[in-house]
Amino acid sequence: MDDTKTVLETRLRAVFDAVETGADPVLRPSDHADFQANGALALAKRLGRQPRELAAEIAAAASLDDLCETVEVSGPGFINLTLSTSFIANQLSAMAADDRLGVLGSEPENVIIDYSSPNVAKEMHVGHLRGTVIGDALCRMLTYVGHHVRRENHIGDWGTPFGMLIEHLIDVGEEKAVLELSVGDLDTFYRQARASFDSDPTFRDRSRARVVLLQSGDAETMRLWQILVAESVRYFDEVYAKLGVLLTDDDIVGESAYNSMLADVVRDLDGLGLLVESDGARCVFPPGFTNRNGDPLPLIVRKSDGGYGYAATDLAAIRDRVGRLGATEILYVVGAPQAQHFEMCFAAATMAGWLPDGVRVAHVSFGSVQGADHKILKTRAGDRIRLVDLLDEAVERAETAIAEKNPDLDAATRGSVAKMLGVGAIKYADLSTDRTRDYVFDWERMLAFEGNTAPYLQYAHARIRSIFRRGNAAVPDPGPLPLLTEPAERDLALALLGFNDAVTSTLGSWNPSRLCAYLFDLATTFTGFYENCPVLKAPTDELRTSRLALSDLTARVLAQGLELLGISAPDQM
RNA sequence: GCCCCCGUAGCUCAGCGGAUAGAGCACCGGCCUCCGGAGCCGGUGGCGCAGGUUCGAGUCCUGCCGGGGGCGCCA
Repeated sequence: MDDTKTVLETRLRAVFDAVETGADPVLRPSDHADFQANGALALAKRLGRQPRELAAEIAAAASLDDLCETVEVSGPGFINLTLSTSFIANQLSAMAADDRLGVLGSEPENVIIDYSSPNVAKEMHVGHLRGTVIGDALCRMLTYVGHHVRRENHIGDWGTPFGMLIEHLIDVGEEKAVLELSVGDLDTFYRQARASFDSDPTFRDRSRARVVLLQSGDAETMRLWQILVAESVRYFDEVYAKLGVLLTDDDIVGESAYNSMLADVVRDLDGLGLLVESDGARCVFPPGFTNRNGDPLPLIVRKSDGGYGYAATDLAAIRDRVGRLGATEILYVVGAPQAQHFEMCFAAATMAGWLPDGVRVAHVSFGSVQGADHKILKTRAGDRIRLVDLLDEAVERAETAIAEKNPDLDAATRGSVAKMLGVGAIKYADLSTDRTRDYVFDWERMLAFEGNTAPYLQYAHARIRSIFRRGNAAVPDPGPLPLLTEPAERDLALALLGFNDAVTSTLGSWNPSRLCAYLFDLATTFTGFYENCPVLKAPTDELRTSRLALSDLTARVLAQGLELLGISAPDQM
């Protein structure tokens, strides 16, 4: 089907283009009509014409009679467009018949999306939560519009801490260590290793020697390292399953995966004359970056001790993803503090020719999760909160709330619904705030059944499904055009037709909060419809069918929208 | 000290250079012969400060104030 807003925009663009090549109609949703085109104002200014006069000319030339009921020039030169009911009804009917609910496909890109990235032998905490949830939602949407999406979980499975972790593994004993790691007590394991490293000089020496063995590929050391990795990955899988994200073992491409390419990266950079030796380290100095003294800031590729820095790994990844995997777009869903690092990496990779024209790379950064005190979320004891504990508590709280609000629900259903609500609430809280901002974590708010929350949207969906259950009504065929006589019916219809725009604009900014805002608006608009337009008790059969169709389409959009966010929508709750 | 991000209602957040800046929570006042009241209607209340660009600025630019983060061998 053709998208409603796109149809209007295309039609207007042709007329604007005839006046001045490339002129933008600036079509926006409007408070004064269904849409408004603001482009005549700027265009009139450039041409030295009267804005209202030009707007009237454009409105007439566009001949929108088949789409619009009224086209009016208003204010200083806005073109207000009110769609005709028959056009809306036709669009809605096409949307209902469309498996993709009117969401347009995109020219397929080969997208690699790098997200989650926990560290081996370290607990997953709330800091990993946001990136995992946002990255996952973007994967779902990118796939939905037709891109080839490759997920990569760039886990921290290499580097100097592994000397200490392996030595600790030896001290604890393999069996006991595996047991400790398998129950998910990664923090204790890591802390004990750290404590030994800090307090015991002998252990410290052993750790350093072990790092050398690891880097040289010593077989026994590799075997021990592999135990740490395998046990951690098993644990990550549990967390991902609980969280309900797409990531699996197949998506793991840890830092160690690039070890064999690091020497080539250095060789290539050197060959291009981009490497400069500075204090014993080999660095790229991308222009425009300075340190606190105003001196050029280095991207350290090879450390003075001969080891590779993480910049080397990130550069190797870019080179490999573009060169071998044919990525046309690479997204890094990583926290905001690493912004400068990525800017420098992208600059260096561009200098090296590893990011040719036509390949887009972006740091999709996000803000931190804060406690009520506006500091990084911690437990009362001052520890980082484990992600699993957070999820368990959310499900517990959701179950309590459901038991209170719907005591008739059987225990099994209540349990499964509690998981959908609890996990959904946490994910939605992460997704519904502009991703670049820090956000304040608040149990009460995210689990509330009012306001812009997952439970509210899930409830709106369940309530619609219950209409069909209570009324013993079948979902109507998409054939007949809906009747849109009441204002509330028309409002709902227009809201439904905005789904494509919501998904498109979310992907344009990689900001899932756009889709969240849309779904919340749709749900509240439906409530208005539901208050004003009896569905099962509609005055005529024809109207009943029409309203059932509107209700069903709303439920489908809500469920699909939540699905794109990685959130489940139960039929009852 | 330099660089980046952020300052919108009491709180948490939307606002794509366009018309009278919107929600939710909280607070106040209404609504029930209601298909799920987990509701609906109304009210109180706001763009950190000062300049500038523009026909038009919460949005763009400059400075200041406030908060967070980064700034050479951790990732």
